[in-house]
Amino acid sequence: MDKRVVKTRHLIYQAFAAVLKEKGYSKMTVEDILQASGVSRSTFYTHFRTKEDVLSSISEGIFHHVFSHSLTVEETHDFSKSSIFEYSHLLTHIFYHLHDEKDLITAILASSSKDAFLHDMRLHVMPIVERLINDKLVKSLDVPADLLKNKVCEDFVLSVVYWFENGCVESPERIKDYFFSMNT
Amino acid sequence: MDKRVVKTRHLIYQAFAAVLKEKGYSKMTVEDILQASGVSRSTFYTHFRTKEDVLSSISEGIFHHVFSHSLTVEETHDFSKSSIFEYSHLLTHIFYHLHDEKDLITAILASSSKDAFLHDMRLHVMPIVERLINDKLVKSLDVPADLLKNKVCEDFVLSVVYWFENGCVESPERIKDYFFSMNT
DNA sequence: GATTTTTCAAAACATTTTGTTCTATAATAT
DNA sequence: ATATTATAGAACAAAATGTTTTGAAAAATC
Repeated sequence: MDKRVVKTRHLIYQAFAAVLKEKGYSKMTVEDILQASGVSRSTFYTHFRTKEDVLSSISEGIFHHVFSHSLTVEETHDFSKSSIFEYSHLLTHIFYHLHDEKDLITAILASSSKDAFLHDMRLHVMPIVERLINDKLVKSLDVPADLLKNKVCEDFVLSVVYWFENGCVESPERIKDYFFSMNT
Repeated sequence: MDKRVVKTRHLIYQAFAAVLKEKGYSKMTVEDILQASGVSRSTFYTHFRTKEDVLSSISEGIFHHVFSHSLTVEETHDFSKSSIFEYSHLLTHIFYHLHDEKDLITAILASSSKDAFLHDMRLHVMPIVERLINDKLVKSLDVPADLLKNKVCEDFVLSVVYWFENGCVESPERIKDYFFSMNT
């Protein structure tokens, strides 16, 4: 990709994060992002349609980073060997990666962009949840399959939100244990 | 309260619901609500500051109706007699009341106002969740108390969302069973 | 390293949306 | 009956969004 494009988008991401911390998400305007980034109005609109679009792009960047390794696991996934230990390791890994983005994620979760961010998180976690259920590594319940999937997914999200909203004081391994406590 | 105030607010609520179904929440403007309600601009702003304010007011109305009975139960709550049967009845009752607002809630859950609505729902469910936990009527887990509360609360929300997003085909009793399945 | 293409800034501008203020009128409460 | 309050309507200010054009600079390509 063109170096200028990379630079511009990065400037906008940085500005988004700065404005987010300064005045929150709901009060943030495109104008604020322009001021903070130094990017011109016309340029902004060639890259993004709205601030929601910027958030979505940032979320995608975070989750691509966080969940990219789970794809590798998926490719080499040996169903005859699937175990709680394997998934335990994968989830711990994911929590470590989330922690890499501690400042940004903390700011997002404290803002009104929280819900959109968590929506994207669910989309990325869902494939892993489906594998956990298929491999019977979470307790099956007497509820519809869709509801079970959403519940396990939400337990992951709740664990992450709890973790970040309490300053990430606990270890990734501990958060992984919380998740499994809710599902075994 | 002045009859005119009641009438105006009702017109705005009706218009909100109509516009919600027609063009969704995120694209809805105050102007749309004015058109659909016939209420004048100046009058709207004497009652509400934003469309979010309207939604919040509508949510409050729904939840006040739905959860009003739980207050009665709370007042007469005899801790020596608290039982799973008592709460089972209370929750079933709540699900019945939610079903009374089927059309409106279905429209809200299908829109981008979903998250704000569910946020309000959690606030109203939380007191009941806290009583369930205090009375040891949900399975205790090896996780922090705050996380457990949020998990039980979210199981309630997930049950409701599942119910409505599948057309409310199941009975309130069945949804109550799903909730307890996730917590016993 | 020359040329071709793409991106960017800047400014101007149209449009939309928001939010306020005023006055006359009508409905309501007392 | 009278005083109070809510509303409509219009006019308006301000803020925010979104588009278009032009020339210069940067990057990609050959």
